[in-house]
Amino acid sequence: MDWPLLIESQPLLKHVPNELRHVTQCRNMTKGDTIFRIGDSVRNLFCVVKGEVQLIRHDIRGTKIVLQRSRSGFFAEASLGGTAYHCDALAAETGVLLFFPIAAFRTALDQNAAFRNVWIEQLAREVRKLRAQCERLNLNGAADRIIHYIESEGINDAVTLKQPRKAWASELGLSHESLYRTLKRLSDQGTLSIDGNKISLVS
Amino acid sequence: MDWPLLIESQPLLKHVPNELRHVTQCRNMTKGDTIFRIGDSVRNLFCVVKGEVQLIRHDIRGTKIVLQRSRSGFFAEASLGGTAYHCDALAAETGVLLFFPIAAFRTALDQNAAFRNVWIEQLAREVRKLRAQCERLNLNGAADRIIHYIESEGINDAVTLKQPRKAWASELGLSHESLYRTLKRLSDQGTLSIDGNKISLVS
DNA sequence: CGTACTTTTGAATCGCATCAAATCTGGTGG
DNA sequence: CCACCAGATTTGATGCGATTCAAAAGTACG
Repeated sequence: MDWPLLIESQPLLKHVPNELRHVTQCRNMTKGDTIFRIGDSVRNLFCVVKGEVQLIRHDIRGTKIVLQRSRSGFFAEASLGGTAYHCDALAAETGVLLFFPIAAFRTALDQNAAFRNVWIEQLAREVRKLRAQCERLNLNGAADRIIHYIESEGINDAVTLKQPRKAWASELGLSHESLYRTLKRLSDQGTLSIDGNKISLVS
Repeated sequence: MDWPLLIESQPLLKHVPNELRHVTQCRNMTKGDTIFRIGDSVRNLFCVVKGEVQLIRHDIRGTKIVLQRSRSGFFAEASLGGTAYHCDALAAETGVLLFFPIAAFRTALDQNAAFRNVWIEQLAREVRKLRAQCERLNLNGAADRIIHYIESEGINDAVTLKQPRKAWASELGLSHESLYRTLKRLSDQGTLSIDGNKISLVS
């Protein structure tokens, strides 16, 4: 996979300085692969280009707990500040992963102010997005979640979906059936206007 | 309110360099106060010490959308990178707020590597926490959410709550009644052991 | 001692998840 | 180009579990 292509998947990659880029590896992962294990010392920072990675922990009873599900972008960013991982990372779906050597990444952040600022902004944006998502998931009705999504992620009370609705449903914490039905209802009652992947609120 | 006291509420405050600390203001807010409005130019970065702030947006129909509810710590961190706010901020509950002049904050991040690293780590921790919370809110059952919380936020399969259960319920996206009932059920069936505010998983 | 808030339990209701099944879609290979 | 397949979309029927409304008991604090 070549770098210009990667950039499309993650705007931040455009700002990675050359020194860091040159030591970054792009590897394929196969469903079931172990990326790292709890206790492993931190050697890389990762970025999902394609596929899905899950951060997992197991409780006393052996139950698997998913701490995070990542389908695009960086995960376990907090490992930048630590020395060992606090959970397991597994490939949940075959795909492609970027490996940033951790020392080189830290050096780049220290010495390159522009890259550092982009990194900080990226983290802040992620925080904003996640806080809005939590707020949304705390809403009871399916309709409320849909409207909240359009309001918080959309532009001018409209969103253009870049993923199938099934995936959107899971982001909203709804079954896809519920999402389809509620969209239809809102559309019928004139609250929403739906045109393919463009969904907008009607006053 | 004096600074040593503030530090308890937010570990990051300990690392604020003196130059920044000296220009930081601590102000009271009263329920209903406007902190900033959408479109206002960014002059301060805020930190909630006490009370509650809500970030709000309004849709075409005039409905109020809560983007974020903050009861402790920084909010709207992304304003560091921008020039104008993208939503309104209101005091939802009387309390205390820290005002960090934005230019001084940026300067501190640029020139003080230690402070900067703490800021980055703080953001990364927040991301980790929020991702886990989203994952948790996507779980269906009340029991699953409780167990996930203990697993992801606790130590050695146990948590010690620092807030009333009612507040915990809202963090879990449950009604408090549901939380009480489910805790009782899990306790009765031997899955959980509950001792005041200490709640632990039993193998 | 009283007030405000949390904790606790009960009963009724409603919405969403789930299971099932049909249709539609894009992409593959023959 | 068409047959075919995997996945997405859509609609229906059912049951469970969480919310909601109500009310009582416990607790902290001035």
